[in-house]
Amino acid sequence: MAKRSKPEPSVFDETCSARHALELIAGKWPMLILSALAESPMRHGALMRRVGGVSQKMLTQTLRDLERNGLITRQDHQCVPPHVEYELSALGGTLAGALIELDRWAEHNFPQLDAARERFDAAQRRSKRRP
Amino acid sequence: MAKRSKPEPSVFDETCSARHALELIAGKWPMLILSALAESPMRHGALMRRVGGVSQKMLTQTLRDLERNGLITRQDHQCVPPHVEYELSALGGTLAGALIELDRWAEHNFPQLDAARERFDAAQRRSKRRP
DNA sequence: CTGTATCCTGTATGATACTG
DNA sequence: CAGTATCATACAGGATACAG
Repeated sequence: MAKRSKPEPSVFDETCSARHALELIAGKWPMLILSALAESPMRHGALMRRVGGVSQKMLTQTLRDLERNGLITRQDHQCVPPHVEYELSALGGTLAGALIELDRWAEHNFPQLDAARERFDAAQRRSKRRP
Repeated sequence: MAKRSKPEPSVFDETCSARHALELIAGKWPMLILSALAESPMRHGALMRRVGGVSQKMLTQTLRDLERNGLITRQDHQCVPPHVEYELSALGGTLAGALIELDRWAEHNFPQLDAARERFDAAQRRSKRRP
């Protein structure tokens, strides 16, 4: 045998696909879009309104990537005007829980982050003035 | 009063600091570094070894940013050779739980992601050959 | 050992206009 | 409404050399 130890899939191993999985949601929009779809299936336009600041391009691009990886499904009703609905897949649903927890953490703790940042920057300025 | 409705901090609001909080950990390295420190406090070198593929530059840079936002603390023992230890702050500790859940999700589900990606790409190729 | 300073490249992201 | 195409830019990320 070439390798002895068990593969032990780990996100800390850069050659492991688990790392890719994490990088899939490491961008600026995937977490938000998945969280939005966790509330309810939505159309392109509705997502645009729900996720503040996302451009049409990034929304489409991110949705494609999530669909490609099986986290969401795309229902094209093939009518005119177009009606396309996105929703979490079963696999995506298993992710949503952890993601929503992150959202809640952010919404609950951002004041502490802001305060810490301010303290840090103030300390920086002090030491820069007296080098 | 200018505004009527409650502020309702939400990650979906691009003007809310909660969004910044989320973007703090949206990069390629913050989640991994925080997860590593959740296992145990570590020195710069140990982190380099633990987090596969991280460069010295990105490690230092990310550690600074996490320290700035109060998620980790930096203990410089002021000796030579240098000995600097990083560890999760109380605030960082509250994040670690959600992060580790994400890691576990990635390590558990990446095969399904890989499979979905392969299916999607195969379907793409089929429709490209017959447009 | 820990960290800084450059230089350099690709990707992510964004603004805008156009199509079915 | 949903999506594509194009152009432009900022920034993340990596390689390397050097410093305290």
